[in-house]
Formats: sequence, structure tokens, C-alpha cells
Amino acid sequence: MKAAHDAPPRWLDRGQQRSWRAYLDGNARLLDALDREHDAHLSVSLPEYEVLVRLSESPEGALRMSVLADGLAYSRSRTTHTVRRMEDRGLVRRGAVAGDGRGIVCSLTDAGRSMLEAEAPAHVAAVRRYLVDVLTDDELAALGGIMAKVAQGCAADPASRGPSSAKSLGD
Amino acid sequence: MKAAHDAPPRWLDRGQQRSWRAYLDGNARLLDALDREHDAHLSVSLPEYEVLVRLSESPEGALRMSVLADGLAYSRSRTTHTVRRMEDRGLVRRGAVAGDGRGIVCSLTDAGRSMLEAEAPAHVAAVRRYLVDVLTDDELAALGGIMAKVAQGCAADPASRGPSSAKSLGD
DNA sequence: TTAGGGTAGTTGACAGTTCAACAACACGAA
DNA sequence: TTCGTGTTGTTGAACTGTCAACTACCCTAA
Repeated sequence: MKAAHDAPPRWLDRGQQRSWRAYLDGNARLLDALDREHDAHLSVSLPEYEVLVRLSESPEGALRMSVLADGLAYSRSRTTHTVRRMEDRGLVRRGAVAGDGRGIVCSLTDAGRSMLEAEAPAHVAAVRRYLVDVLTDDELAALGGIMAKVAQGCAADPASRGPSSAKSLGD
Repeated sequence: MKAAHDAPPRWLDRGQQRSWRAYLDGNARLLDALDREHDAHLSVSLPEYEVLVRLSESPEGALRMSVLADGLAYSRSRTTHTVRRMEDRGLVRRGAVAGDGRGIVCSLTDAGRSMLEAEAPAHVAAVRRYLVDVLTDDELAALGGIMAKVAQGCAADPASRGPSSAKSLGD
């Protein structure tokens, strides 16, 4: 695979390096702070909270596992594990899908919905405190646009995705 | 702690929400892609690579554990574990610090330096492919500036940091 | 009808991270 | 000196996520 031209590596210039490092650093600190906030003051972790949000936004409060996984950019098995843990706590329920014998729908229980409503204010406050309120409106919008572009670039690159649809083109 | 005014929560508006989600999504995909690249084609993980870089940039190729940890925004114990694993592979060596009986210096071995030199091109290529080359120069610079601001905001907030210097102000 | 290949989801072993508890040292004050 | 407090770094258990292997199902084509 890949011609492997062994072209001389194009290093990052000073500014690019600074930006990349700032990204790594800021990201680590931001996600740390949010994780910590969830740990300290909420009953669901950040990833679990995201699951609750996605389910709550769907018309029936329910989504197929694969849709949930793709929407959150979680791996299939991560989704399985996370949902199982949430099911054990009664936040979520699993059931068969009508037309497809393989599918599993994950749906919000009343307890799950209550949990989400109870914790949303603290979650949003944390996101504000560490991200939204730190930036100007323009900066936040710029960040969103840039990261969407990055996400798109990753999605376009076959090598960036997990083993799903890997196909081992090398045979 | 905290007056707990219970002010009505200030939700995120539509645009803020989109930006925040784009951030989460793009970030997840980007770091996944880089992790995957390191896993598939390199001999050191991304966090280990960062350790090698920091050490190599220091004049003596050596840094105190705490300096390394703070610089990388890694927890103390993460640093300990990571460095121990790297030491087991001969990439790094640990020794006492001159003036302070508590300190441990972590220094690059020849093998570690060779490893870094060998793997740097592939690492940089991945960072380019998934981040740098996807954005314009202005966008990358903007991203860097924004994330630096975020990092600063987190650093300024006492609650965002780990248990170090926690002090349990509540007593 | 069945064979083959793709998709959905789960499972268990494993690796990396966090947390709490701890040991050892530094340093200032009584 | 000695006590108390803060800092540095380590340890092991618990948790979360990844990977590879697997089951079960869908669907098309021969």
C-alpha cells in the first residue's frame, strides 16, 4: 500500500507547531475539567451524558445502537459497554428493532429522562465556564467551523476510521 | 462551598450548541485518527511520543517528572506509569535529582532518541494529514490562539485541576 | 434454495488512565 | 531540634475504552 516515495518529511514550522501544541494542551485541559466536573457534581459521566442527550433529541427517545455510535463517534463496542452500564442503572432500556433482527434500539427510561433534566443545568454551566464564556461569539463560531472541517477531513480518510468496513484491501 | 444562587440555567443557543458539538466530534475523530496511525505504523503511542519530544527539547534531554507532567498536562500518576513503561522498553532512564531528594529526573536514552528520530516523520505526516493540511494557515493559527485561550481559562480555574493542591477549602 | 458476503451487536481479554492512599523528603516556625 | 505542612512521586485497585473474535442476521445472485 502507498507508493512510499520517502519524500523528505515536511516538518511543521514554528507557528504550526505552536498551534498544534496549543490544541493538544487546551483540549486536554478542557476535557479534564469537564470530566472532573461531571465526576464531582453529577451522577453521569460526560460520555454517558452525551448518550442521554442524543436519545432525548430523537422523536421517540430511542435510537439504534449503530446510529447512536455513529452520531457520537464512539466505537461499536464502546457503545455496547456504555449502554450496558447505563442499563444496569436504569437510565436506558434495550429492545429489538421492528424490521431488522440484528438491530437493537436503545431508549430512554423515565429515570433517564429525569436524570438528564436534573443534570443538564450543571453540565451546561460547566461547558460555559470552561469554553463558551471564555471565548467571544466569533471565536466560538470559528472553533466550531474549524473543527467541523477537521471532522470532515477525518471522515473522508478511510484510514482514520475504526476496523468497521476495513475490507483489507491488500489481498 | 459556592453560594448556589440557583439562578435559572443559561442554555446554549443553537449556534453555540452546534459549535460545542462540532468541537467534541472533530476532536474525537482527530485524536482517534492519530492514535490509530501511531498504533498501526509506529512503535510508540501518541502520549509516549509527546514524552520523547519534550525530553528531546530540553537541553540535557532530561526533565523532572513534575515538569514533564505539568508541561504535558498529564496527571502525576499517568506520568509515572507512562515513564515506567517506557523505561522498561529502554527509551528512557530515571535518576535522582541533585538538590532535591524527592525529585526524579527522566532522561532520554540513546535508544529513545533514535526512536524519536525514526518515528518523527510518520508522526508529523499524520498531524499534517488530519489537521495541518486540512486547514488554511489562518485557520490553524486561529485554532491555536483559541485553544491557548481555553487552556488559560482552565488553568486559572482552581476547580479544573487535579487533586494536586486541592487543599479541601471546605474545612 | 442456498451460498457468500456484508452489517449489527456483543463478548472477554487487555491496555491506559484515574483515584485514593501512601512514603519520603523539604522547609519554615516554635 | 522537632513539629507541622506542603511537595514529589509511587502504588494498586477500579474503571473505561480498544481490539479481535464471534454470533446472528440481512440480502443478493446463482
